[in-house]
Amino acid sequence: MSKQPHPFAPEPSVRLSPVSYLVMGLIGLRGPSTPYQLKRAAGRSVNYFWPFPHSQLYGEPERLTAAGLLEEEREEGGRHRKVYTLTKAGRAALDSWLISPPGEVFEMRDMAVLQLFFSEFMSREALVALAGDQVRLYRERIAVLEAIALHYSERQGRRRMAPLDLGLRMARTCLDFWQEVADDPPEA
Amino acid sequence: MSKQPHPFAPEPSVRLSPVSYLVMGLIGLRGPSTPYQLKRAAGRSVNYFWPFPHSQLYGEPERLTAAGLLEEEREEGGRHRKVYTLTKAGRAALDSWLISPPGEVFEMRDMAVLQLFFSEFMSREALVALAGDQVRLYRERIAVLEAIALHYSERQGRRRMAPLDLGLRMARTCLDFWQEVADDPPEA
DNA sequence: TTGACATAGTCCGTTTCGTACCGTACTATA
DNA sequence: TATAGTACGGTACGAAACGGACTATGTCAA
Repeated sequence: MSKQPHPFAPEPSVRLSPVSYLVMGLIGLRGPSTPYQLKRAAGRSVNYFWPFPHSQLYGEPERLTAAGLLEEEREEGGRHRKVYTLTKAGRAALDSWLISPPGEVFEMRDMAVLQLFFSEFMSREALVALAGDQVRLYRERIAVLEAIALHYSERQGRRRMAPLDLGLRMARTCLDFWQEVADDPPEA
Repeated sequence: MSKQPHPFAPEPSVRLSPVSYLVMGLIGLRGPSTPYQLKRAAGRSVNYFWPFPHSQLYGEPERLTAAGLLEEEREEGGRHRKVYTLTKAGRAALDSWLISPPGEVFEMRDMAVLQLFFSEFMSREALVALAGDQVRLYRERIAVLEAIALHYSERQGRRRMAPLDLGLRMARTCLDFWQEVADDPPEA
């Protein structure tokens, strides 16, 4: 078996990360967009199940442009904004990613749960306080998510709303959990 | 207000990351441990709500030792294993972290949900396939978590088991969600 | 005309990731 | 008692991601 890349291989294979697809996907949904627009759009949606620093929304589209997956257009005027559009190749990459297996189950990171895990070294009161804080935070988050859901539910298709729904369910699961901890703190 | 650090400030303040506390906490729970033991212990517990590459379990304890929070002891023999123990200072750092607010609510990252969000560009069949895969994966994970829970439930205190319980609930929430998607795939 | 504020984008040092790789010990088999 | 296979234990290092401070631009209003 030859290990040489095929001489007519389609793409010089830039490494496409989840954020790459996220960017292409967002542009696919919204049409031509500037990084800042992407940032705002992500903040209300995709950031809830794929967080990342906004600075990536400036670098990543450049890489994708270099790879021929996006097209860049400079805007006139003082603001040197750049508008990115999905190319044929970009759309194709997106489509083929979409039908590829996503792999592992979700990852979560939660400081509060970390503390709970080590809570043997914590007084009962401290534990209750921790749980109480979490209950408050989850109530807030749930309110935010519900507001978003309400605001977008007519405008958006059911598919795009589904992740939000999952986010809500997750948050409610956590809320219930911490509520129980607060009400009946487990002994060490 | 002076911005100078207090001349007798207790620690030269190494930056303590979540993984730092995780390491100290694990050593606190298990007693003196080698990085490899930590790795194995983490794999069955704390990795479910705070994933990280195992290579950090070799570097991090060194940093913490330099900061006086751990103590390092070389083992005899061919294997140059190092056993780490919590110092007084380490225990104090751990305790004070435990009673400090954990901050933001949990973060999750999920490729499958990302794909779902962009599933407008996906056929109904592809969506059903995706959901079916997820259902399978979550069933597996739930089985694993249940096995762990069963295996450790007598040996461990209720507090240490609680995060596992949350993990299970989360997984069940996801399972239900994807099950519904599979059974009744939303239209775009 | 200035100054307060929201908008938009950049930069860059630090952490974290991820994984390929390298020794060491143990076991089974002949 | 060679040897080969495999699990164990650890290291190294380039590539990404992070994240926050900083710059600059537009806008409205006093």
